[in-house]
Amino acid sequence: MSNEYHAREIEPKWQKQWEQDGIYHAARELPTAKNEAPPRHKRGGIAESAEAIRSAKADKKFYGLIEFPYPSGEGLHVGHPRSYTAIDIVTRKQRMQGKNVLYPMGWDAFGLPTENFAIKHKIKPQDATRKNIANFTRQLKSLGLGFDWSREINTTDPAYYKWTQWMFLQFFKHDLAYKAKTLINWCPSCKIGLANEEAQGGICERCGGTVEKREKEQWMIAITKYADRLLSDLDTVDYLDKIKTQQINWIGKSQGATIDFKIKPTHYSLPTTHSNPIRVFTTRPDTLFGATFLVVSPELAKTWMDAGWKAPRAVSAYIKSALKRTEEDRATTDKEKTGVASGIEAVNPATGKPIPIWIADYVLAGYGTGAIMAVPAHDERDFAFAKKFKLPIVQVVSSPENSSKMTAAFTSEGVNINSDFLDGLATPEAKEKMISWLQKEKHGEPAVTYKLRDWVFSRQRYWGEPIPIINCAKCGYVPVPEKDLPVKLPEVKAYEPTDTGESPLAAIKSWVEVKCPKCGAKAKRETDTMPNWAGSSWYFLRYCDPQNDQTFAAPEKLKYWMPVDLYNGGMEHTTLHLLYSRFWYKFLWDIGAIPKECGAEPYRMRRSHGLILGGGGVKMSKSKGNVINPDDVVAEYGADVFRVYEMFIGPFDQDAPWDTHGIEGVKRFLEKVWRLFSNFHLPSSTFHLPNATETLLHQTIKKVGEDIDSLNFNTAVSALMILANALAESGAEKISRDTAEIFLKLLAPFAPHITEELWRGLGHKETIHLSEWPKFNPKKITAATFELVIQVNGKVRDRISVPSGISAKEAERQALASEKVQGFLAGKKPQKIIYVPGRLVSISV
RNA sequence: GCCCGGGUGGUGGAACUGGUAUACACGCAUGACUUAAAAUCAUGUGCCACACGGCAUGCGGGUUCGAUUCCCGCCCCGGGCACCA
Repeated sequence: MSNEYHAREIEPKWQKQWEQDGIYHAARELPTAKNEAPPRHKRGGIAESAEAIRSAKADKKFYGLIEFPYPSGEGLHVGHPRSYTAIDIVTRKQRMQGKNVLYPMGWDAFGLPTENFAIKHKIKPQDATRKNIANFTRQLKSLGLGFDWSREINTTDPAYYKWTQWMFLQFFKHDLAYKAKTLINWCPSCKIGLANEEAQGGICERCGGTVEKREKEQWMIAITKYADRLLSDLDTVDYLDKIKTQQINWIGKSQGATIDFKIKPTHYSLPTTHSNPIRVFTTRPDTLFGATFLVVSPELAKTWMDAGWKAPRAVSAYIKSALKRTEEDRATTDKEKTGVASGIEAVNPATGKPIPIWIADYVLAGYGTGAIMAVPAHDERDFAFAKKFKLPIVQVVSSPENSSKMTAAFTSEGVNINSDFLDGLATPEAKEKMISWLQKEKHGEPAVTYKLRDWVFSRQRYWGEPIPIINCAKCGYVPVPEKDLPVKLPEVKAYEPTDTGESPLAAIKSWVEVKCPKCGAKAKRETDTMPNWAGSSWYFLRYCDPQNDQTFAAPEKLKYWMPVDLYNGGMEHTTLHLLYSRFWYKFLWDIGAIPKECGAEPYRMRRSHGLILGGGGVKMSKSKGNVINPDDVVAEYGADVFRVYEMFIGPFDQDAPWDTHGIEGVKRFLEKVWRLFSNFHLPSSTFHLPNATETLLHQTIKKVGEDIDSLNFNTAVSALMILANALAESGAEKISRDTAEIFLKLLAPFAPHITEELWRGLGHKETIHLSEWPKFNPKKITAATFELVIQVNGKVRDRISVPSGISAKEAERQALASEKVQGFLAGKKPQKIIYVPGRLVSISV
């Protein structure tokens, strides 16, 4: 074996060998006579019989998942391997512990960048995708990641999107997919409609441009019907807290009541169906006595006008201008509130008094009922509005200061005043009493609202799954019969987006014009395509059974593999992909497409990785010229150094800057490992590891194992470095074969190539990656002696070596006997002595 | 504004459940090897001080024998949401 470590020679060799041996293939879930023989290795939880697997399922399988990448033209970013390597390490350890591991990979390949790239270079998106996937595959394979490539999937493959379309039809059949004319987020530069999630803050997530509102007929999916379960089921899964919090906030559940306000009889110029009574939503029904005016959104007021309300000219002008303002405009220029009095009055059901109705754009059309009761004394926005337009302010909850002249709204809870039958009640009781009064008097109902909106599911672009619906003049929206799926994307010459808001597919007559499957009359295909979140909403199910052409995945395979045991991905997908796919899964589970045994949630555990930043802690970008290309790193240092460095770089869930010097340290570490274990010779039996090193060895087995399980990779690498340093210090010739093998096994998940090479050098015929994960001896993790710290008045004054089993009495005696300690006691008598076993003695005088 | 994170040497970072702050690595310095350099190895490296010792985990308080860790009040950085009634 060479004296020097040459990553470039050994890495491709083993990658080829592993692929040939199929060591990363998940074993068959339910072997039958027809199935090919299981892979030839013995370990790895190979299925012996269907029964054995079924009974052992709970602790025998491990499904590790990373977010499958979008194969962009830029190739792999150094951020991708951080996540992939981390879960690679976890799954490798699981495999060595005897689990049947599924760690698959695929491609989320529909999407705008590819389409734009194809348009620019006048090639087909299909070809660009094929090329990008080939490049990504080469890069991933060069990193020695243990993916089961036999299960590779691709969302743009008709055999895959056939099922995406099938699932859409299930949504349609269960009335969860519907078409609605709504104001949508329209990005004028991308020429595409966006979901709310993609247009946060009025900014297009793709191009960063300003989003406009446009009215358009869109396919929508009623994710809001699942809002409550998406919220409450978070209690049943193990997600990072910040992920749960973000989802909870995004779903935004509010409990309160709807209250109906009748229009004052003198104002029946208002069309009755729309506006009488006016229904509002509030979380503070207890403040109803303080509601001094109503405010409706311009959008709602517009529907009144459309229905025939003859609004004063100033009012219609305000509505017109408010509706023109973009979302962003409305959000950022919020310093000064605008609004207009409608000239109409309603009656406060609690006080019986007339209150004016205002129209203002600080009330949102899409939340609650689009109208509010304004309680200026107890709501900041209403307060600002009332001040500006000199509207009455009536305090109904007493504040601690209880000033007669309020300078700000008092929004906390308190005790009711000026509220008739609510007077003297604390807020929670007042709420309850008011709600029951409203119900009794038929003025209102308890109600819950969510910030979550239905999912805008249409995209007016070419490179996506066609929505499998046919529009017939007579029958309406007719689903494409299942036997005709997939509705394949036609090959087109031009797929440039149009400014008309129609998909490029609309221009292909031969494709669009079809017969209605129901009545046979002339009809038209839906030309919108699905968003790129569609294919990724269920890909983890397809991995369980990727070749199946009868169904998206056989129930018994889903039963075996689901749920995903560990799912890692970026924080940026928390309110998008992660929420969508939970919803999608729940729906399929509800309709019985997924077996009940799989559980109501797709992911048992969800973790997130931090970003890899450029030097100085700024984001990597082409324009800054600080982009690190994984290919260059692999060429210079090899895959193992790259992997170990990315794990050592810092806490996995935090951002970390790439340090071109830092990687040198990891390189030195692996070179040290090579020097220790290459040219390995069996030590003479007279040599033994020093006791301290033996202890360290067992501590390291414990530490590395626990750290991998808890995703603390940086400290696991550190522990391995400490052990390597200790072994180097005691001398390579004193290392026993057992010790060498344990060390290599612990390092194997991190650095699979170098450890395989050294392992085989020890004479092994089988791969290290299916060898057995080492166990530590609990008796050996405690050292024979420890350093007892002695504190006087909280300050460390001495350290002495004492035996591990030392008694409290003896420890205190030795502590007091210390010369240094005596010096600090200066003859005074100790008042208090505390002994912390195995740590310290604290003396106070 | 609200909700999450985070703030520790020159740098990335470590520290169990309140118990030796600064592990591991980078960088730097000195030395060995070399004609020289690189690589490697060895030693040192929080700050102040010759030393005894003192001071240090964003800032100010508190609890405790003992606080990076717990409590109260602030400051700064990153992320999410944002007129959500």
